[in-house]
Amino acid sequence: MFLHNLPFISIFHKCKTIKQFKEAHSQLVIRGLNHPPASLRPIISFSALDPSGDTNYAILLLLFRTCLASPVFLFNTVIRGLARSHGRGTFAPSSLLVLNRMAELNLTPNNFTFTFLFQGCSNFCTFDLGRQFHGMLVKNSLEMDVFIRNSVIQFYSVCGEMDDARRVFDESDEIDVVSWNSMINGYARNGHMSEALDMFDKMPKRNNVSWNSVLGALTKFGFLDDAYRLFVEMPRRSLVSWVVMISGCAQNGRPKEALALFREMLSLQQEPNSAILVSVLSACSHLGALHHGNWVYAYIEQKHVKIDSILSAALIDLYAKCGIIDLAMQVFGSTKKKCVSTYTAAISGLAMNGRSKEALQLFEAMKAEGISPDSISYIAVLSACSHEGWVDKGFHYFNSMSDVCGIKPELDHYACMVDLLGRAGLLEEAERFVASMPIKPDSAIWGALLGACRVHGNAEMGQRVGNLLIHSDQNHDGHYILLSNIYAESMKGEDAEEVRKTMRKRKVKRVPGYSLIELDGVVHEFLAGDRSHEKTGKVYHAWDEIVSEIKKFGYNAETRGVVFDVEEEEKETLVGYHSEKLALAFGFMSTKPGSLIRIVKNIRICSDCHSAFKLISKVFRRKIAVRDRKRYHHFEDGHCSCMDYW
DNA sequence: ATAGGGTTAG
Repeated sequence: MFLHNLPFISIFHKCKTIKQFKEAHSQLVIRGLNHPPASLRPIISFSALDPSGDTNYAILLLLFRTCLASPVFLFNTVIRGLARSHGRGTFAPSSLLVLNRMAELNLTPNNFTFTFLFQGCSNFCTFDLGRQFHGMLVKNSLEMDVFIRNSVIQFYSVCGEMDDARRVFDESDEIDVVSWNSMINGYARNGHMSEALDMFDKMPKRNNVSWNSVLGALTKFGFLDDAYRLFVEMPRRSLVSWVVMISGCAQNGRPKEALALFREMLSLQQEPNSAILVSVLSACSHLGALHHGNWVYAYIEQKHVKIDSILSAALIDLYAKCGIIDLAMQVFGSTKKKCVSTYTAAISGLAMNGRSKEALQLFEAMKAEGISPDSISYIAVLSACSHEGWVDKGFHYFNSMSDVCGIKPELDHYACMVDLLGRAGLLEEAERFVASMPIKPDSAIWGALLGACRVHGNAEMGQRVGNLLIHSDQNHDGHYILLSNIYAESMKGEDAEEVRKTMRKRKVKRVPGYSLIELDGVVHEFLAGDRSHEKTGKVYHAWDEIVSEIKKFGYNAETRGVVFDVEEEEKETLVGYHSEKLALAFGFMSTKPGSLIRIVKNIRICSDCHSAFKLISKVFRRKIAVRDRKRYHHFEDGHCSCMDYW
């Protein structure tokens, strides 16, 4: 490079990376060229703003080489850089350093300076610092333009100080649509829905952002029906609106609606982005809707959508949750850039499908790759141990969490351990484990223990834990049912009925057990004793035929847990017509002999269904895959992949 | 230069 022939500013002209900038800069220094500080402007801006930049370098140059032309602009640039992500952790001290230097040089911060300062305070939630800046503004009686004012409102909203945000809003005579939207967002973000809606009603002119903010708040808090009404009413739906609506449904237990919206979106020629595809895949996973999922996968390939590590995790989860673990692992293998989520999806998929040994091997492989496990990957590992009854291994991993990885176990991890001990029949140890917890056990922990009490028939502990639970967490239907079953199974029919009565008296909403089966791209749903399906007569007939066949091979209906009196309409929900049995019968009459049947269930499979399905798989030579709340049961030739441990 | 969405793995 003929540096001496070039004007100083052009030296940086061709630089594209921070490395090249630094190289060029060092050339300047090495050759001792007497360059004016103004020539450093390009490298300061680049270091401050480019994602690959180096804010510390920018500060260094700025602090020691100042006296530049139009310097306030450059100071603002550096603060703007600090306010963005790569200033993380050092925003407060660095911005103060820069401000001090400005003061030394007698430079006055302007509107831009403050806008960026508040942006930084919002991004890093440095409340005290932001307050100080606000004080500086007032003290210097700096004229607040609409940009600063909105950044102050934004700052207070993010910090959860809505009263302060409101004061700034109310005291201004110049308010624009952004100010209104910032207030609405702030209220919504902090859970004050009625205030958000009130402002939405009052604002003089709404734009897309206003509508989407309210929409987002409604779906975030689970008011999906209201959200949908708003969605229909909206003057214009942007891509953001679709993302909010579809991910809202997918995350709030409305997967069917998510799929319906997705179809509507496509029919309107609106192109989905990858966030939507991930949500849709997640909805398919929940439903076990393999046809839909396959269609989405085909769409992704046809449109050449980039399969990043998140989209890949969603695909792996889809196939794992549809019981096709080999295909899930194929997707895993073909994913170039894997992140901890990609691995975790594969680990839990393997464990869910009865291949826990490989799950743990994959966990080790991930660590060997240099990818650090996070708290969710530990959940996957602990539940793998739990599926197999590997108590020692479970404790090994549980201890290594904090010892090796520095991850503090949370309630979910403790719940896994209680589940692990409880299912292995170590009920006393499980109870002692709960007693030794450093954090207060929640109802999920006690629920895990209660579940184990039922499985192992420990009536004494079951009653104790169950009564504690229905007292402390009164709206959870499952606890009443478990406790009542525990009573019933220890021949205490009256106590069982009493629990049911309490449940009715408290108007606890019962979420029914259901089973889903997908046929030709349509997801069919069955409840226990359900008679709403259009082919219901044939379905019941088909099941009765199946039963008479397997009875010849020794099937005896188990009636454990149904000895207590139930109301007339509940009688039909007895074990004999559990939802998975109806779904299976429907599958039998609608598919070719010998083909695989896949069923997805929202609660755990009962032991009667389990033994019936084992026999069916042998007698009718059918592979049956049932996904229950916890895991997969792959039935084949009289056996189940869970080895009867679940 | 100010405001909105973001998905995944238990």
